[in-house]
Amino acid sequence: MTATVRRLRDLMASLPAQELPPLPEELVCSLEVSIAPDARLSIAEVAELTGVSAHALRYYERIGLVEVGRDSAGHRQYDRDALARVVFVTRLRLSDMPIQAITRYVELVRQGPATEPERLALLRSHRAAVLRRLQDLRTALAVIDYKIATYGGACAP
Amino acid sequence: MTATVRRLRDLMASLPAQELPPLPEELVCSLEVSIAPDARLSIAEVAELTGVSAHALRYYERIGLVEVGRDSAGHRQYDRDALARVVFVTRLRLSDMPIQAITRYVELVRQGPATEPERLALLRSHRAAVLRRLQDLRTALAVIDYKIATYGGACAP
DNA sequence: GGTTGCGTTTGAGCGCGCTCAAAGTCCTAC
DNA sequence: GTAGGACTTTGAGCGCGCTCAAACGCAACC
Repeated sequence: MTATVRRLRDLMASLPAQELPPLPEELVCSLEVSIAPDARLSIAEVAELTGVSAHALRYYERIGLVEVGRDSAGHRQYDRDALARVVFVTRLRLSDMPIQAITRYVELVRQGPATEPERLALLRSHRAAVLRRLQDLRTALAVIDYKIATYGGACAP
Repeated sequence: MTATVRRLRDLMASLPAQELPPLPEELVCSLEVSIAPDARLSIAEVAELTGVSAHALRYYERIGLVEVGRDSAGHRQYDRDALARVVFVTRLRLSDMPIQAITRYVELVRQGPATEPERLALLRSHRAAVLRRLQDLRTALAVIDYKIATYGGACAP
């Protein structure tokens, strides 16, 4: 494991530890900042760093989610931008945003600043979906808690 | 639409409107209570009532999630227990509990009260999974909110 | 007595998001 | 120079949770 990977992985590990109330604010960007602009990572390093399998990383590239350069041997070289993209994608995936929507978003980004309104709309609509999901989960949690609390009670199944 | 279906659907509709803090407590059981013990519903009625497609209802029966009787014509007749089971299953599904785990749970229920500890363990472990999912979603929401708030900022992609 | 409509069964198919297998390339170490 | 290992590509396969198609049954209505 390279020093870069070690450093970044520690950083990654610290990120999800966020407690609910505070917005991560600067931390959202911190990963991209912390890697040198000219650093190049192999697919294995990115996999280890992000927790995304090499298979999945190749898949992401295939479907156009991220563009990755090659070295002289034809091996993938993830630069800072590519890594940031992967991290961003995994974060959206974490919230169950469909790959298709992420692809659309990324496509809009490539088309330049003119598409910002549509990107914003996409994010907002996804945000609403996340809120619905949160609500569903909270309701389900209540049902489960009820079930646990009243175990052996009259309530079916 | 029968009167029973109308009444039950109104009841269903009122259930998910729960705000987060209060536990649904009695409401969890209310659906089962409100249908007459001798009522029998067709698959179409149950589908309309629960929002689960007839296709999915047949699938649930096939994989052993619910047992449903037949009338003289061989058509499914959902009784109170079967309906309660369907509702319970949809609630667990809503929290992304894998069908396999639900099947296991239902199997344990069929085996009698001796399996209550294992059932409880299953629920508790699923509860933990739901909590993790909630945390993930909240983190993702923060990222999305950040992205929306700082749109056009320096943060990639 | 034919048509309409809701139901039945079995088994295949699908969309998603990967995951893996096969066959090959390139670099390094012995 | 050859073995190993990490990588490459292409295309197929998989697990999940349904979803649908085909062929049929029954019952009611015109």
